[in-house]
Amino acid sequence: MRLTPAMERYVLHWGEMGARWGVNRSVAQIHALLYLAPKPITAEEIADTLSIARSNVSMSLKELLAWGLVQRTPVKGDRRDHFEALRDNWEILTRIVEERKKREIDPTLSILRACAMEAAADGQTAAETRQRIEGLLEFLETLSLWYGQVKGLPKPVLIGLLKMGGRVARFVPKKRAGKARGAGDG
Amino acid sequence: MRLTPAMERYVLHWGEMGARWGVNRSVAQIHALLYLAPKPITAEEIADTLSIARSNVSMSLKELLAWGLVQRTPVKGDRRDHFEALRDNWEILTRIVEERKKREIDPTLSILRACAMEAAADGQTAAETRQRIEGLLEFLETLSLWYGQVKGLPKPVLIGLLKMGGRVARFVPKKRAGKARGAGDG
DNA sequence: ATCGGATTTCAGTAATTTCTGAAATCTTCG
DNA sequence: CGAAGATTTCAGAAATTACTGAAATCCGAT
Repeated sequence: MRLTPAMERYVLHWGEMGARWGVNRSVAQIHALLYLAPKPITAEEIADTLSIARSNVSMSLKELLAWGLVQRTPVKGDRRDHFEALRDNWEILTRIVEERKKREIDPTLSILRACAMEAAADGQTAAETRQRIEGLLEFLETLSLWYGQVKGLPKPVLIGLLKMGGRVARFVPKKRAGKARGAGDG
Repeated sequence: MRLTPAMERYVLHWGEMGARWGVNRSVAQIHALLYLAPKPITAEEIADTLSIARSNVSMSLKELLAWGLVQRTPVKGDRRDHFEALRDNWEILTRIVEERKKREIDPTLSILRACAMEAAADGQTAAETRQRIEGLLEFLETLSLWYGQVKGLPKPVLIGLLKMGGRVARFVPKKRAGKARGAGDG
């Protein structure tokens, strides 16, 4: 596939962004290419277009499939696999968030729970330190709970909320008098 | 400084997490250590505790200072620099988000604008492709706008919103009949 | 069953990133 | 000013990560 300069710029930048967020450069570039491509393309075409080894494309596609960001699409009259990227930006975002939560946040929560228990029991971890761990655990649990509720809302509602921006603030109930501990205070 | 097993586990895990999000492992470990430490500590103490070179600690601290996640704190009667981490979890989160937006999202928006213009003008980029770029640009601009509004809200309001979870959905105005294009539809 | 193309795997190599130690610089105090 | 300690810089070494090409496997057609 022939890349126009605009496409090339996009693909290179996306590769760079991926690298900064812990995603392999080739994986990100391939994703960018499939995202831009007007129609499904073959692994070999990807390799040629981006000048990377066919085997690298194979492994990278495997990863993108695992993330659910790319799918195989059969093309009639051609027995080679063709690939295309998920197109809906909202869907792309939620897939990535969902996956990273599963792979990174949830395990972190487990570890924090274990650390909190261990620190409480060992009789040698400073009280301050214990509080930090417990506070962070509570904070992440609150965020996690929020995410769990919000992700279930229908897409139009989410988009509505997004478009409301700061105006949602009107609907937050006024806090009653007195000092209350809330998420993130620890 | 002597690490208890719970602290060590925390520090190692945090280093790992950092690595997955594009942050150098040592930087993340140092941040974890300072976050847990009951009082400000010196660079040398960090190097000893984590068994990394003094010079590496120096560079890593520089980076953490640039992120605004750590600060120098003078300790009377000691002319060595002491360091301590920001403690408020909410503040930590917003600093990180703010900084990554500035370093990664904003430049991405610029590049997308440039790509969109170039693609519109070159007469060789497929219409489909042009729409993808424009759609993504619009999507990211919407998110960016939302963030700009929300980050300005007072912390208690933000925490209030967080605790409301999915219940905010009640306040989204009902969409009028007819097909409307919204963020992320492209 | 077997042939031919498509695809995947993986061991070794290449490239990149991270880390170190020596030297340079800065800072404070006498 | 000069010494001693603290800190930073940076070139090269070490470690990690990514990429490649050859070989193995898969898969459909005959």
